[in-house]
Amino acid sequence: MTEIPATRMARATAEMVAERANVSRVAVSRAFNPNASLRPDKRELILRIARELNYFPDRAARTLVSGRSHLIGVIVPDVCSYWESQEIDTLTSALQNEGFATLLFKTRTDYSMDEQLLAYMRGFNPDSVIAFVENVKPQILTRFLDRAVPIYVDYPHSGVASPAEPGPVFDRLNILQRDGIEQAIALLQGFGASRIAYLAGKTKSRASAARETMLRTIMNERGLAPPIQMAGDFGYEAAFQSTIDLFKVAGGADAIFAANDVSAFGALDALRHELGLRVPQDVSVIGFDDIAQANWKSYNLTTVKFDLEARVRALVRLILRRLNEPDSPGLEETLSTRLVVRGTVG
Amino acid sequence: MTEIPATRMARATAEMVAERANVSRVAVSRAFNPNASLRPDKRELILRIARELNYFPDRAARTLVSGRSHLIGVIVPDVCSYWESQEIDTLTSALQNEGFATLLFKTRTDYSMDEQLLAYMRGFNPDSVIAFVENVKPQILTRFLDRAVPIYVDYPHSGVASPAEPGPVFDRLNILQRDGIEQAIALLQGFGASRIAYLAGKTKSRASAARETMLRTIMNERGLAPPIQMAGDFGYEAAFQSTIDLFKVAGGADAIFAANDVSAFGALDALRHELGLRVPQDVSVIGFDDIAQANWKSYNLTTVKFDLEARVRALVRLILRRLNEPDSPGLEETLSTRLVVRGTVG
DNA sequence: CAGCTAAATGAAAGCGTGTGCATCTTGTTC
DNA sequence: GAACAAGATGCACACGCTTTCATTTAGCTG
Repeated sequence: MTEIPATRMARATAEMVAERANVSRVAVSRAFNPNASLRPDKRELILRIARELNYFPDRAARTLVSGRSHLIGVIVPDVCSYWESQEIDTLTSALQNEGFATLLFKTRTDYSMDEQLLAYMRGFNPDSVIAFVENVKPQILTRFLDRAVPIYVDYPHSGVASPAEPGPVFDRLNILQRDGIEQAIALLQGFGASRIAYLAGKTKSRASAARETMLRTIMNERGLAPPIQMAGDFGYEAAFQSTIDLFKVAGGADAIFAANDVSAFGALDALRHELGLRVPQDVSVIGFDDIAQANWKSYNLTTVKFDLEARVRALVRLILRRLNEPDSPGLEETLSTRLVVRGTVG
Repeated sequence: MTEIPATRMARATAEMVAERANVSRVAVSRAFNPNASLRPDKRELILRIARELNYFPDRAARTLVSGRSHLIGVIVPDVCSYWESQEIDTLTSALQNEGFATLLFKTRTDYSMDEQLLAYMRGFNPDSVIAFVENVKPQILTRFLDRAVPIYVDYPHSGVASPAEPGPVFDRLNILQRDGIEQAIALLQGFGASRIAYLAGKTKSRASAARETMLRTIMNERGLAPPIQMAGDFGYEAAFQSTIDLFKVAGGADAIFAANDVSAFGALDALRHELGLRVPQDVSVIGFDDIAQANWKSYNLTTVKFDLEARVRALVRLILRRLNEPDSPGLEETLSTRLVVRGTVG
């Protein structure tokens, strides 16, 4: 629950600190900038008095003159999505450690992003923006975020298109999906599964497409029939219904590979509580992400882990490097995946 | 998944708009302030040109001169907690509609809040702060948030202390827990439950204490024995373990009333998957909050609904009123609860 | 101690906006 | 048409800080 202080703040200024320390206002400014040259004892004195007066440099003024707000905008359709909430959580900690703060905005839940929101957000002067939205139109970006350097999430060797080479500068976050998915298929194959279904995410999701294509490739390499298609949208309800359809209308399957963990939960619940099937005895289920709930006893889900902390670290590294080197060519970070074996395959 | 544009922004200023519209810079400023007097056709022209140039007033400059940042700080120990993530989600939408933005900070997960974080946060000039933290020390508040007007979350008629009357000004959010809890007990009693356990939240949580005291009062009124005590911390794992203890070490119970939904999930999973009991045939379970997952088939939880949207609306109303009337005496909002019947009681 | 370099310092010029005040324009009334 | 009120307009300053730039001081070498 919550305690909530609402407040207006009456703050000390650099002027007051300077007066009390018998130095110039400029010295105070320098005391808070580690790179500025200032006699060490003087700096110490200033910082002590600043602490006494509870002084911190005003970000608004600092932003105005330096052009840096130390705010990172985060645009998200739905804070409650489990994966996204965990990413926001980790990201906020990481940014906080680097002297930044998270500025949160909501967009429509259909994963689109409109001009109005971008204009609104831009008014707050974020130094950088992270959008949990796929398929953003480039013209929207360039219209509102002049000089933007996008980070492109790429899935190498997945069959899903990489960004065109002769284009504007962009940074790149590579996600290697093969390891985790291959381990998953090997496990399923080891238990004799042959009819394997892929429970997709949103139709236009590149992440889901990349997972599916990689899955198809690996299954083909291993002599398995192509995956059975199941519609989904990364959500619980759609997965629940889609699983019922698979078994009542289509011919069922030995295993379901879901585009994310929440989908896998929907499939599990449909199998157990609606279709009366046993998991893993009758059907195996594998998820993707390894969110905290995957470890809850009700689900105890075998899933492809996509290391959240590593991902956030990579993201923050990319953002900070780009802020420091605005003109350098495309930066790059790479992440991998691996299978976490629990109780839904067997 | 994500697409991420990182950016520095080259923006139009009021000066440029003024020049292009053949008006003074002041006129541009007034065009964006609905209360300022400006000829309507002139305003229209300016706004049109502003849109062409993609101009918006710079918040940093505006903040500097007006003292209003339009940022609302939100301090939270754990963004992923389901209830809190839903509240942040709803809150962000509501603030966005009012021209504000959410500035997110993380504190330690032990629900404490330290001076360092407050000082850091204050540097960003939030107009107001919402802390999802209980038991904040008043001296910390007054040290960093001079002129703060806290919002006190009160549980009237619950037996848990209301704020001392002769103190500083504060606003108040009243939460009437009786309705929902009374309906829940009536339902349990109707099914013949007599041994009812209370699965508590964090030890020092006023919310949990208020729920427990209210529960005890109502059970007493209705001639039931006092609730059996179960330790918990609002989390899944603790609830899971505590439920096992209740049945393996202590003498079990007919029903478990949990301090929140996530605890109820832990109890449910322990009952079904670890203890081999049937819910609701052998044991009933009731939660508190009605988060989205409570409606998932695996849980299908009967729970006391605490209307999130109503709560957020009340919160935002309090904050905005307080910002507009800094000197008015204590403001007040009141919320109620009610039972949502699903499948875990019977 | 002279002569040099490097570090330390303060004055002043902004950064982009809102607002009080004085001035000018418009519209209304007799 | 004159007199007045009300509204529209622009100047200049303020907000709190960072950053040149020119100047002073300290540190070092021979």
